[in-house]
Amino acid sequence: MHQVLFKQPDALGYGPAVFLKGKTVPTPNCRAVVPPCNAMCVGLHPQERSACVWRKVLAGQNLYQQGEAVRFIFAVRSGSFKSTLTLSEGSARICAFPMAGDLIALDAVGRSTYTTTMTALDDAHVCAIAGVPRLQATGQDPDIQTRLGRLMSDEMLRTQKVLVLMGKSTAQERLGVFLMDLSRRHRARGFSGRDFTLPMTRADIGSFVGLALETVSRSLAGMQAQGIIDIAKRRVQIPDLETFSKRYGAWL
Amino acid sequence: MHQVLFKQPDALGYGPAVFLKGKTVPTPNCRAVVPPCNAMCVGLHPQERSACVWRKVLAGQNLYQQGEAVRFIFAVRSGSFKSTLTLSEGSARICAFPMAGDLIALDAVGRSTYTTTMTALDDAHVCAIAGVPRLQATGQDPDIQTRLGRLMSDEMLRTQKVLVLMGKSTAQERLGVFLMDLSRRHRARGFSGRDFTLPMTRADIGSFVGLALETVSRSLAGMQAQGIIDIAKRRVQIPDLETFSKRYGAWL
DNA sequence: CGTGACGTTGAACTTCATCAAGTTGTGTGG
DNA sequence: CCACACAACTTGATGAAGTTCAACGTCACG
Repeated sequence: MHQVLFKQPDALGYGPAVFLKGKTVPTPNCRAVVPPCNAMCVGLHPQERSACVWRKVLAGQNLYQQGEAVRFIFAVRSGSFKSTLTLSEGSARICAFPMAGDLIALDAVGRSTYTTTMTALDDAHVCAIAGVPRLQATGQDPDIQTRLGRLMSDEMLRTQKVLVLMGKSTAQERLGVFLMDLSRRHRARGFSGRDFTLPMTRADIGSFVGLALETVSRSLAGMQAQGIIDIAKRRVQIPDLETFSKRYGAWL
Repeated sequence: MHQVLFKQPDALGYGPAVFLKGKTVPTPNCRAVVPPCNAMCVGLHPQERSACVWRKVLAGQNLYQQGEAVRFIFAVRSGSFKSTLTLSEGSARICAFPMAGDLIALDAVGRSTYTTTMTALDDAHVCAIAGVPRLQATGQDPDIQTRLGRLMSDEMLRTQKVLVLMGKSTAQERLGVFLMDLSRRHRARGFSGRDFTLPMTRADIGSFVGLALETVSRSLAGMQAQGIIDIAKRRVQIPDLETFSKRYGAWL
């Protein structure tokens, strides 16, 4: 028996796809339009939609791996991911946590192999877009290239901001900004910005913000004690989003 | 009286431009071809060369500022720069040290304002390229777009690697990798990889690798004491580049 | 020769990483 | 349904690494 788990909000710009337990039923007129959430807006044209392929990724599975040949760029339709960069030296680090509405593998544009490994944190659905990796899916439309350039530029800026954050700021500040970012992205997607669930482990968070997992745990507990947030396991609540935003929003 | 200061090595792919003291004399058949140094290779076509404008930037001057309207992308022909990102929150950080042969303002593609401030560390010469910021300077050539995508991708990867470096590694390791990077880039440009001069201050280095300037000073002194490098003020020498490369090269 | 920017060095302090032990929660197999 | 194993999370104690503040040295330039 199929139980309706949730319905993608229209705010996302997705078609009215309904996700069922254990089975996915994409609606017939599935538009491959990624919404303007988080500045993500590709807007593929009719003739390009055919290049899109649905794909399901189970939690823990890799959508693609570092070094693998680039064939697609992906739009996340549900679930969330982590992208890990591993250096030949051995150390690794999580560079991003893409979620529904984000375009991923943007750093593979113009490249023959993926530079990071993309792992699903939840069971997820993606839309694979062929052709774009070499900027050839454009037809005669120069507009999409402008937008793709903008998207890549956004991604560069995002990474650079993380870099600034890493430089000077305490553990608690880093986590505050991290949560602020998640909150904003949730809200941009039509969900609550003051009550959400973390899809990743403390270790993942630590890798992303550059802290040991114990420090993540302690700092979150500290913010809890100060009444700034309310956290239990992976459920996060922000009582006073106004103040929270004033304190950590300026970093983004 | 004009004294020839230096001649750009042909390895750079530049035309035989000769730089004179106080006055610049670009050769007539100035090709706007940025060499494949540091994976930088735009290779503008004849009809696009006309879009290039020479420009001189004195040490300490800003080529462009964060928030300013985007009009050009630039190719560095001589000198070196630092790009600084300042957050509305107040803290700033140096995100890159472009040098001759590098393409800069790549993160402005598809964007209306520059996201960083680009300051000259030396007296420098750049070549301003119009049109590219919106990917319109392409004519019918899709190839340049592929390469531009690749260049942006390279830039993203570079920043991400810095991110990994920041996460886990000691002060000395960070500085080692930083010097290794500079060494490689110098060598790729036809200069010595074991003897070069830093164009930036200790504070700049610290901002880039995420350390206090005193720590930079101390750590460099430490490497000096260990015989790994030989540093006096801004002159750096690496006696055993082989070992040095084995130790720090894997990060890049 | 003074002034200012850059660089070095020292000492006290702070923060976070690390190691270690314990807790909670979930899924698996008997 | 219970017991076990495993993963994620928490909490405490300790130490190392880097920041900060401060003083001093050095070099270039007017």
